[in-house]
Amino acid sequence: MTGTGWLTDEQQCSWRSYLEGTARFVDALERAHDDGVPLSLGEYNLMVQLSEAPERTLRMSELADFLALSRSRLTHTVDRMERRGLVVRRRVAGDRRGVNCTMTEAGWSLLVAAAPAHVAAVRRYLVDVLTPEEFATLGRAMAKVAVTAKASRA
Amino acid sequence: MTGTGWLTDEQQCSWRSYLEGTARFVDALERAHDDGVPLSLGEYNLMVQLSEAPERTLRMSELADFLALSRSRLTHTVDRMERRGLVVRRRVAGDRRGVNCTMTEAGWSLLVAAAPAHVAAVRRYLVDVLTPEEFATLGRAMAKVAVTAKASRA
DNA sequence: CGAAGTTGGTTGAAGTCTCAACCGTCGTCC
DNA sequence: GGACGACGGTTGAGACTTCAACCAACTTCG
Repeated sequence: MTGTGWLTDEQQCSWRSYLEGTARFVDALERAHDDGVPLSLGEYNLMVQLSEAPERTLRMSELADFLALSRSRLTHTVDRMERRGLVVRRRVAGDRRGVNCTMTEAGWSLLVAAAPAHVAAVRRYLVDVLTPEEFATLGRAMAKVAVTAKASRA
Repeated sequence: MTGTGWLTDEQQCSWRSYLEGTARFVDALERAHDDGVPLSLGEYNLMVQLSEAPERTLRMSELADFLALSRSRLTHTVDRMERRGLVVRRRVAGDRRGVNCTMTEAGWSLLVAAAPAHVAAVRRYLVDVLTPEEFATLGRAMAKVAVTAKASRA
């Protein structure tokens, strides 16, 4: 009921739980990555997007949009990953401003190597902790949040 | 049902929504802070913890634990906030290793100034987007996640 | 055509975070 | 009492992010 002012005690409590839960969850996930393959959580997510795109290729701007990253942050991140041989950049045909980012074979191998530990961590810290209904509700809820937040982007 | 291997399509979908939702949500929240008072989201949360503690004072280690921050990150953050006059550090009586962090009057004023926009953003991008049941479930779910992730801390 | 505005992406400096090493206390156990 | 290990916190260098300025290529429109 889109009230104003502060939150009720119950809302307050849910909100705090959300804050703490997400903080500790990403923390746990990041630790899981450090303990394994050399691919940070952010890099992993980037690779996943690429892996699902045709030709394992995406324009920088699309990548930035999908991952909700600033263009500049993406530029720097891809710089580092390119130096490590995980991706390559190529000019886009037809629009000389555009740049495509393509996953290399080495990148693919690393992604494959990193996946099991990643999935295991997601299960362990999120999926398996919740009932199927809770997890489904969580997904639906955050999907709505995503739409709203994205729409409000200046 | 603590399965192994990859996620089902439905789980996969929930997971992606969660990822995108949280990313865009914190992004929106941070933008809301930038557009207002000079207090980042992280600093705001730190101030909230202090504001609720007796004497508006907490030990560095407690603060770090509550906020799920590394000790070193907290040290740096408090350094900067102390320079701005928002908090002060004082030795703790009885344990010469300990350091207390106390919110100053100026810090309190800034927190009060920042609160309305913060709450409004939380409402706008999270609370009001969900049904009360969804929000409650979200809270319960993330509370469980928080407990699990915290427990797994090496 | 060509000026003005928009889009796609990069740059570099300043700000923030991480990681490992470190210092001074505290607690324990002999 | 005095090792020895754990605890609480800081340090500094390197890695990562942000922010604003920038460039080049498109687009729109007179």
